[in-house]
Formats: sequence, structure tokens, C-alpha cells
Amino acid sequence: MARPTEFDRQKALQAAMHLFWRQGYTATSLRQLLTSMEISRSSLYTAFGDKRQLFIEALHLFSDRTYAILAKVRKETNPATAIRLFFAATLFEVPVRRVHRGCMMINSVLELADVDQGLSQLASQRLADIEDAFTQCFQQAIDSGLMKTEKTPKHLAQFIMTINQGLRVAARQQVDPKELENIIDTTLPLLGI
Amino acid sequence: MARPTEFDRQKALQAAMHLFWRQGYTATSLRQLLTSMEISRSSLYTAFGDKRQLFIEALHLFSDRTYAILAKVRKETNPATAIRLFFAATLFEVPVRRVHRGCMMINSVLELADVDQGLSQLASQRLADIEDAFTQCFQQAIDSGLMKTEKTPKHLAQFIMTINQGLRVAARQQVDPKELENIIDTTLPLLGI
DNA sequence: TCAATTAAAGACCGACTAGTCCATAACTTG
DNA sequence: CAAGTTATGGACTAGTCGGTCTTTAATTGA
Repeated sequence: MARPTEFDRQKALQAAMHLFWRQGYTATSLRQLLTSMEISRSSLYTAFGDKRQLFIEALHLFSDRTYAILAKVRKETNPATAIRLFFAATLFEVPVRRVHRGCMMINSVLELADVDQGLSQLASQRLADIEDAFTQCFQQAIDSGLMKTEKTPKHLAQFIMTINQGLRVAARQQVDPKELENIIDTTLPLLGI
Repeated sequence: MARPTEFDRQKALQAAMHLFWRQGYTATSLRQLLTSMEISRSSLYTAFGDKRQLFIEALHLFSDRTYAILAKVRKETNPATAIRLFFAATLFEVPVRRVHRGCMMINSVLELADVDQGLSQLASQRLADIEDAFTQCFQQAIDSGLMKTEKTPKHLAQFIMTINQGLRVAARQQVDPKELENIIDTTLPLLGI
């Protein structure tokens, strides 16, 4: 042991996540990161490697949290209402400013698809994990007799992901959450939810 | 009159559009632009102003073309099938590589929302124009008795835009066009289209 | 108290950025 | 041909980028 670390690694990472989430990877400079993480250049490089690795960690933090929200609502209620609760938790029970940031995974896929395939694919992979959770959700709903449909759980999950992605794009356009709620209310009944 | 311009302004603009479409505004450097536009630095600045103004022109070119596709299919067929033809024209009748670029307006909104509000709002505005065209499309379908629904044309258009945005996000993830077609086939019947 | 160890501050680096400017080329009109 | 005008090529600039490295501070254990 020697001189102890002065900053809280998790807090610094969180600050980085918020900055990347808002501005994306390319438009976020190291200078901005250092300011909002409140650490020095050398601390960032020893603690996180480099900008790219920091982004990867930030993306994981974001996707883990999103996945956790979905897992939580799945535990709390039946599969059908879990989907509504997921949207509620991520769109209506957070500050408007945060809603307008959209989804960091989606933002990253779009920004980096032709700029950094590795990062884009990572974000894409994490979205696929979310989709898989939705698939399980529907499977469960069908198995338990809560839902009747001729569509496969996979197709239903694909549909929900499409709506989700569409909503995040709308959210990023400063659309009022009430409008987003309207879209959900128009959409989900179509699936009998 | 004096020395005539050597390059084709429209072709150069088109090259810029394709580059911005793929890589976004921030990640596209002037050097890359000059190379693919095949003009010199000074030509770019005299012909287009600066990088930002060039981007604005490129975005207008993209949105004009998208709008034109929608206008064309609206003229050719009835409103209900126009929507299907719009998706066909932009997703299935173009090279896969182009599909994977998604939509430049959507890409721009997500990239620039917290980086350059002016540009982001411009992209958003152009998306709103597309949505308006869809609204008219549904209005027409209802008025002519082709479609029966208790939903308003505006809500229907919002729904289509949500699906459209969701599809473009999926497209940007290198998803196979056949998968995108599946999503459309799962979705549009829900509206009775 | 003193060596050993690790963290932090920030000077420093080469590469690249968007943008300007000047010299030269290529054209038109008289 | 000459004068006037505009386009082009690319040198140049000031600033920023991500990343490295050296110096100094803070701690532990002997």
C-alpha cells in the first residue's frame, strides 16, 4: 500500500457515462471528461486505460442499469404489465432532461456504426440482450396463459424493440413525455397488452 | 465571367452527403470531405461556406430525396399501399450497404441533440415534414373510405414514424433486410394495412 | 526517520483540426 | 494580345486532440 486513491472510481465512471450519453463518443473531449469526472489526466489513464476503454465501461454501466430495470419489473409483476412498467420507469419516472438523452446504446449504435465498429457492435450486443429478456418475458406470458397470440415470442420482442427504438429517437427530439405516452397507448393495445 | 468552376457542385454535395450520412457530422473531417468530394480546400469554402453550412445543404439534399420518395409513392397508388411502397423503396430496393446507413435525419438528431442544437432541430424539423405527409396520407385514406379506424390520422402517422425510426435503428445494426421485412409484416397488419 | 510505493498535477508531445490566405492557373471580354 | 476576373492548389495558422511522462505529494511498513 502507498498513497490512496482520492477519487471515487464509480462516481467518476458515472460522470463519464452521463457525458458520453449526452454528447456521444467523438464529440466528447478528454478535457470535458476530466472536468466532469473531477480527476486529473493521469488518474484517468491509470484508472481507465484510455478514452475508448472508458467509453466501454460507461456503456456497460448504462446497459447494466437498463437491464436491471427490466429484470426488476419482471420480478415485481406479470410479464404483460412488466413492459408497461419498463417504459414507465425509463420515460416517466425520471427527469425530463434525462428522457431527452434517449438511450445510450441506441445513440452509440447510430453514431459509431461506420466510425468504430467494435464499439457499435458492443452497443448492439447489449441491445440484443435486452431483446432476449423481452423474448423470455413474452414466452412466460404465453406459457402461463396470460397472453394469447399466434405470433412467436421472438417476433413480439422484435416488435417491442422497434417501438422502444422509435420512442428513444422521439425522446431525443425533445418530445414531451406525454406525447410519448400517447404513442405507447396507441401501440401496446395492438398486442393485447 | 472568368475561369469556370471545374467541379460539379451537385456531385460534390452528394459525395459530402454520403460521407456525413455514414460517419455523422463530428467524425467526418474536412480532409475526408475534400478527398471524396474531389475538390480543393478553397473550392469547398468558396462554394459551400464552411463545414457546418455544407452539412446543412447535405441534410437538405437527403431530406428532399426522402420526401420525394414519399410524394412519388403517394401519387402512384392509394394511401394504404403507399406506406408499404415507401418502406420498400427505402429498405428493399437499395443496396444493403445503403440500408445499413439508416436515415441521415435520425442519425443527425441523435448525434447532435446535445452538441449542436441548431443542426439537430433542423433534422428534427425535416422528420416532422415527413410525419405531416404521413398524416395527410392517412387523412386521405380515411376520407376516401379506404381505411376504417377510430384513431386519428395524426396518431396513425405518429405510429408509423415510431416504426420507421425503430426500423432505421435496426438497419444501422447491420440487420438483414429480410428481418426488417418481418418486422414490417408483423407491424403494419396491426393497423389494417 | 527513511526507503518503497502509488496517486495526482500538469507540462509536454506529435498529430490533426477547421479555417484563412496568397500565388498561380484558366478563363472572358475588349 | 492584354486586362480583368474567378477558380484552384496548397502553404500556413492557431487551436485542440488524445496520450505520455516527469515531478511532486501522500501514504505504508521497517
